[in-house]
Amino acid sequence: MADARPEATGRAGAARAGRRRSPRWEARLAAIVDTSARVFAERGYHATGLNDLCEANGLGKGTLYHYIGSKEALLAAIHDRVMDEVMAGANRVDATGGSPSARLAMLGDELLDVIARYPDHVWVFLHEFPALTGERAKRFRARRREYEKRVESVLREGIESGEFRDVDPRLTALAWLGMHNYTYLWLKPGGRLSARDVAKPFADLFVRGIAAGPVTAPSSRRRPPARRR
Amino acid sequence: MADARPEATGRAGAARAGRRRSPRWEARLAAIVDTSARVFAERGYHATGLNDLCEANGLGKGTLYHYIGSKEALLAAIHDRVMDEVMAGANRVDATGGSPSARLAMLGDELLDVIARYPDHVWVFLHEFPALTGERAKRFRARRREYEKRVESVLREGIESGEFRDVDPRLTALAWLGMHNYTYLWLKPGGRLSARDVAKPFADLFVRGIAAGPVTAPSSRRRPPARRR
Amino acid sequence: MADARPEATGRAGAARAGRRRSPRWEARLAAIVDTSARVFAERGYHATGLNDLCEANGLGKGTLYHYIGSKEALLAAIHDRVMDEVMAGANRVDATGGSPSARLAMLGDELLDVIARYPDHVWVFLHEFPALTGERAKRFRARRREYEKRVESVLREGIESGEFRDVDPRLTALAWLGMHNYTYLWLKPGGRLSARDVAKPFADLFVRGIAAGPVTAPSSRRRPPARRR
Amino acid sequence: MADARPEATGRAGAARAGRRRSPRWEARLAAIVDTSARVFAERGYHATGLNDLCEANGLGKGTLYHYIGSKEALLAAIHDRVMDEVMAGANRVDATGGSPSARLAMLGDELLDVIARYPDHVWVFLHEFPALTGERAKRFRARRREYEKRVESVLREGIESGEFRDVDPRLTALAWLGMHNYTYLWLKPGGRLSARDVAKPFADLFVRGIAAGPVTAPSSRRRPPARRR
DNA sequence: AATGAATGAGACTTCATTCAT
DNA sequence: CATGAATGAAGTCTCATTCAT
Repeated sequence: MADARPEATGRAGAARAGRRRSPRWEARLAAIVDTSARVFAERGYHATGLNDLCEANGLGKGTLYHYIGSKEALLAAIHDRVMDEVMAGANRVDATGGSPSARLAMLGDELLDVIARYPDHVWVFLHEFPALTGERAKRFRARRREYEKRVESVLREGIESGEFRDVDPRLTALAWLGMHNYTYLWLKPGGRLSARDVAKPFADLFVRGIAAGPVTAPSSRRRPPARRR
Repeated sequence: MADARPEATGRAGAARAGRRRSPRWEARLAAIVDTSARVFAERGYHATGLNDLCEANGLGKGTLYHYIGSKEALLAAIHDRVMDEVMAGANRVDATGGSPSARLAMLGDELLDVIARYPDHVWVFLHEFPALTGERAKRFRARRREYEKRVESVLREGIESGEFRDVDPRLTALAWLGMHNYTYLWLKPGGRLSARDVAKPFADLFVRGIAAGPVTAPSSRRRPPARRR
Repeated sequence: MADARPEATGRAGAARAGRRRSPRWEARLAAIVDTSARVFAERGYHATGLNDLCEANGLGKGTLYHYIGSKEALLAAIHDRVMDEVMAGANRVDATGGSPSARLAMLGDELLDVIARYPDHVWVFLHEFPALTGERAKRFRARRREYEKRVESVLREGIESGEFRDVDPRLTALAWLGMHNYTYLWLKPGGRLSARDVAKPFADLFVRGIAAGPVTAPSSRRRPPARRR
Repeated sequence: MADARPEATGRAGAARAGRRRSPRWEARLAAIVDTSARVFAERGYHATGLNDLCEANGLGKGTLYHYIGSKEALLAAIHDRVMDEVMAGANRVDATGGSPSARLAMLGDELLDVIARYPDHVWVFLHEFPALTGERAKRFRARRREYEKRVESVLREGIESGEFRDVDPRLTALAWLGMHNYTYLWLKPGGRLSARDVAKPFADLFVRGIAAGPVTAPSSRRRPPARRR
């Protein structure tokens, strides 16, 4: 799972401003971020002490701080890890193109994929974001908002093209986000359902829900239900 | 305050042990719970100290403890406040009856109403539940699960009656919950949209999404799907 | 020594803004301040840890903080202790009146008395004031400056009355302050010299040094022009 | 760098052990000492971390340690820098000769010159000497005492020669030192007053203050010394 | 000559809770 | 009913120094 991560993405990480670090250093930090995400997800950010993190990472306090800078910077690094992946997914969707409903479905697919692959990071992301303060909070909100706008855009296009009903794009985007994001509470790797198992019915439901006309959900390409007279 | 209140079941506060308290005492506790919910929502449960709570409530530490028993008991009381209201809403839906889609719509209406009326409590409820431990955590999970089951039931009925497609009831219930619960992040009293403004389009979207047949959104019309000639 | 201290003086102390405390509490704080002054004087402010303070005061960390608020607030309390005494001395001088030279002598007497009675506090005061920050630093500088102005005033009066030569009042005040303050390094209670033993010759030296009168500055002319005939 | 420099005696830095270093090395160390003195003066010795020093000097930790040996050794080097200069001044005074009052004036001139030329070093010297420990503290106290003795000597000579009154030489030396040393708090290069501007009036004041002769000391009301004709 | 990763002890401070008054 | 003094464990973070590279 971890192999494929594009480490080089402009990830902020815990490092102080832009300073370049050795690959070995970056790899160590990445490992710390991942391990810490698990601990935060299990115990909660505030309930997790530095001692817990040190123990989980097998590091002394000094060494840990050498990498993370601060506990909050570590939290921010986890957030960035998630946002990087989510944004990468959105970029793939844009690169692929397709009808609004197809793109919406793909967007869900990508999002749930991230949630399933990084259950701990995402839990932390969706649960502990209020712990971010100052500049970090601002940055986080901006990136989050940016993603929401992308969902909204797809909806707007569908409405303009007549593929979707005339729904409130912002409200509908929030509905879509809630439906998908909320899966972090129960969607686990190795669970009964895979990300794909969930993404498909979610896309069906959602696209049908906003489809224009007396219509059969196009996204799933499911055979039109006969229209028997 | 009447005996019959369903809320009375999960009476809040330090006195889980059936000990009866004077109405004055209960009122004071309720005020403390409400005020504390606000502070928890603003600063987070762990980040809020007993000193903060004392200040916000205008009480000394001893007095506060006299009422709340412990910080976690206070948190549990907030959870119960929310669950009591949510369950009361579900009970009203059952008492009202109607078609599955009508009941699903009404369920959403009631849920969003709670979220809009108790934004602080709900925020705490959805963010800080992992801070509950032991018996309190178990009890919380049970009540939460109970509510989920009621949503699931409505879906099952709709599927059995043919009003809904043959969706996975559990998965669909989770989608519904996510869509509605997630509104706690942006649905605020006095905001652009009221609870009702949101509940209606959400119900439209969702019922269309799971409606059986070549269907025109029946949800809002509530008109019997039938029209079989 | 400690008995005579006018506890009630508008001393800032470590307490949060103006809150009234019980006499027992105030007495305990005063004891902590005095004990801590000794430790700071011995080891230096920064080199003294909270553990050292706890041990010296026979208190746990929590209890210590209950009284002091913060390490820097404790430092400020020590400063205020000194400034209160010094200002009280200056007030007594003003109340007593007399010729500028008499008042200057009395001012030195009072100042050295404080230095001798509170050697630890004064050491801390003169050595660790740069550790004060923000509002506390500002307040400290203001009070210090105020005292300097009072010395300067006496000098100005003496110059105007013709009792003193036409010296630079500010520069001369600084000379006076240096001469007196610097005694904190070696003037100890129980030492060879008492405060009075030092104050008298200092006053002699200084007043002669700035006295007007039929005197030729021997220093610059080098060798009194004798004028013997 | 000539061999004869008196400063070379107390050569600074990590190499107390007579190990000779290359001139380039020595120059680098001197630069580090000067830069660090500034940082210590600004932030305080204890409040300044090795990281601060590294940043200020543009060096890595390892490199810095290569030169300084330890933080305390660096502090000692700053002390030595000051003492070297002060002693050199005292030596020049002795080499010049002259009457006791002339020599006292010149001593003040030299001392204030050092204070004005090395404001940072002197600040550190007068504020942080308690941070020196063990052998270094002993050495520092010895040198300091040695300087005091030289001031005392001049006073004794003046008393013996009848040029000065019969003052307590030790006490008067301490007064002189206090008056001059204390200028480190406000005498800055580029300020209103130069070292010379201060030295002159200080010498006037002090020499008048201890001058023997037919002086009316108004302050003490001491009976005019005979004025025998 | 120079680097910065690594370290554990200890820095200051806040915590939830108890209990004598 | 109500208070706030008392507590020690635990909180987050920085420290001066070493050493392999």
